[in-house]
Amino acid sequence: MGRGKLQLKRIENKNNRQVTFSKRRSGMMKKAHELSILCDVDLALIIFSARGRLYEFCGCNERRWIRILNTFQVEGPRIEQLRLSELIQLEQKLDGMLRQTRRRKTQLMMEAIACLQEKVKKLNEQKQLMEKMIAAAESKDALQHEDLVMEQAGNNSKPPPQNVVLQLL
Amino acid sequence: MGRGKLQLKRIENKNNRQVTFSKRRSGMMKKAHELSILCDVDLALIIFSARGRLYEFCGCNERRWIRILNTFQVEGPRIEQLRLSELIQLEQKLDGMLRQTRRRKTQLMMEAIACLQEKVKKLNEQKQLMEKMIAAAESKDALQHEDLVMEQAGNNSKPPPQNVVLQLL
DNA sequence: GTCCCTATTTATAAGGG
DNA sequence: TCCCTTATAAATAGGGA
Repeated sequence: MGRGKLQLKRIENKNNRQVTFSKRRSGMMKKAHELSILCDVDLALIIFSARGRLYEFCGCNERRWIRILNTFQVEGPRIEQLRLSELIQLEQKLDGMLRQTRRRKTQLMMEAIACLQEKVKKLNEQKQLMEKMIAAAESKDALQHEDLVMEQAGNNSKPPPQNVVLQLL
Repeated sequence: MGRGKLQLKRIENKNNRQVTFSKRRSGMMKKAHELSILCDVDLALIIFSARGRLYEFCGCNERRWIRILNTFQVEGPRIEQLRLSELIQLEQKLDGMLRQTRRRKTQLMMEAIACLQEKVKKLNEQKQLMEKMIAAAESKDALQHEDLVMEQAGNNSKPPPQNVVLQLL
């Protein structure tokens, strides 16, 4: 595109290269954004500028990063190809992420456990309370309608009290 | 581009959406490739198709993946935002990668150590050999040029034999 | 899905400030 | 470096097979 036709090879003029980088980078970012909206897909575009260690980034949330991580073993770095210094760097990175992940996981699980314990406790209290109520109601029925109690015994007395309580909640 | 002007919103017609996805995806891949060549930069373009778990990928080698990993803490998933099931998945992924990395690191280090030990052994052998040669040469000099030996004593005798040997190799 | 075609819209190379 | 302009090269929507 543009005034001249483009050869697919490294642009040697430093200034032109920088200008082209800037233009095409923003062009790609725009297209990436359009694609994600138009077609409703997840995508990531990551560009490292040649000098410096700046990078660009587009359209990724937490979930997408996980998916990107999942591409690692398929298309990602073949560990065998890395040098020792790179392995050490990678190890530190992974170790840090893993620690962070485990800390958060532990935290969530502890919260979930505490929450469930609380629920169990409350339910047990309610259960005991209702068992008493049922027992009271039955003894009352026994006094006022002895005949009915005899008829419905198969329905009301068979299921253990817990079930009655649970169904009520 | 094309016959009609495009609205930046999800394409509702499923067929059109799929066609557009396919066209634009290949267009972006091409542009990504061009950018990496023309401007000599590292970049990654990762696209997840809406259905299925297919992904596309472009222009990343081992080194680039490491750089991508490095963007994690800056722009990557905020661990705090993930759900328990995602954390577990992430943990397994990281754990596997970390094991693999450490295994390879250990392997490389062991190789390096063995290699260096070998070198040290050889050097020590050479050192001992040359110490003997030097000792022999000195005693020979002492017999033939007692005066010269006396003059050069400050230069030749001061440095310990090891240094002499190391400089020779 | 894919490939081809063509009218149009976009992207962008080159150049100047 | 960024912004503007303009001529041109590319990308692509819509449609057909």
